[in-house]
Amino acid sequence: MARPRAAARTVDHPELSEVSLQQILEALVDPVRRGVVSQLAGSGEDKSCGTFDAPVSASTLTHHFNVLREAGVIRQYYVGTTKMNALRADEMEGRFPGLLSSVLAASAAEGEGAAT
Amino acid sequence: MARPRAAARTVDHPELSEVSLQQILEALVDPVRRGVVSQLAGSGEDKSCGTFDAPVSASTLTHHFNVLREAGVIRQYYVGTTKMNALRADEMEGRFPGLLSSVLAASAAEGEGAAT
DNA sequence: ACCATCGTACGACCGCCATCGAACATCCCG
DNA sequence: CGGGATGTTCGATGGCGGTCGTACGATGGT
Repeated sequence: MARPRAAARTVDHPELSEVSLQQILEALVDPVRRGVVSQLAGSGEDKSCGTFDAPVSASTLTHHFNVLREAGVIRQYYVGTTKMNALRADEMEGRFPGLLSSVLAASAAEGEGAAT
Repeated sequence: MARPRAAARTVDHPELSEVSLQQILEALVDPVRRGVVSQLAGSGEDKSCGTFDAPVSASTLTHHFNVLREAGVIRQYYVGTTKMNALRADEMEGRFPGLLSSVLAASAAEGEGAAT
């Protein structure tokens, strides 16, 4: 029957031009979220929600992903039942040059969870 | 009698090596504080507490200065009855390269209060 | 068809932080 | 020695955000 299927669950993302510095800083100020971003940057690949190392419950982690997505820091998309996360590094760089990269470098320099 | 006088009121500051990224981000995430830092960077000179443009009461502003000082972002010293504020930009740059400057650039790009 | 997996939605809770006003301290200037 | 200016301290308050558990929804495999 090849049902249209609504193209699986979709997620929408803000244009980077629409997010404020305030939003981005608020997103990056939380240690858990910064850990997520570090792990994402460190792995170099998209990661599913379940593969992150974080000291919080799953529902809390969902909340953090939402904040990061709404701040334009990550992009999310479904692959079957799992949800993938990608860093919008290039776009961030275009919007606020050096911001994300310096925070990531600082995180790494302090040895925040960027492992594997 | 030339009393020792405790060398006027003194203020102590953390070594930049002792402040965490978390502290600095928390300091910079508040719009009022970011406004202060922007104005300080924009003026190019040290400014006394009273010369800042901020939408809060004086006592609240004192609080913000304390947070900035304890995060190592500014250095404060008394000159008579006024308290001066200086940006510790070079030291910040040494501790977390690019961080402060990218935030300042981002602020300026958004047109946050960097006037005069 | 069923079940296990993966993530979400919802409501509740709690602690922290920005904020304020009022009283106080310190200093300079006549 | 006042008096005015500049900040600070203190306690109270209010709101927002991070956290959790539980119940639910969607998907893919067997």
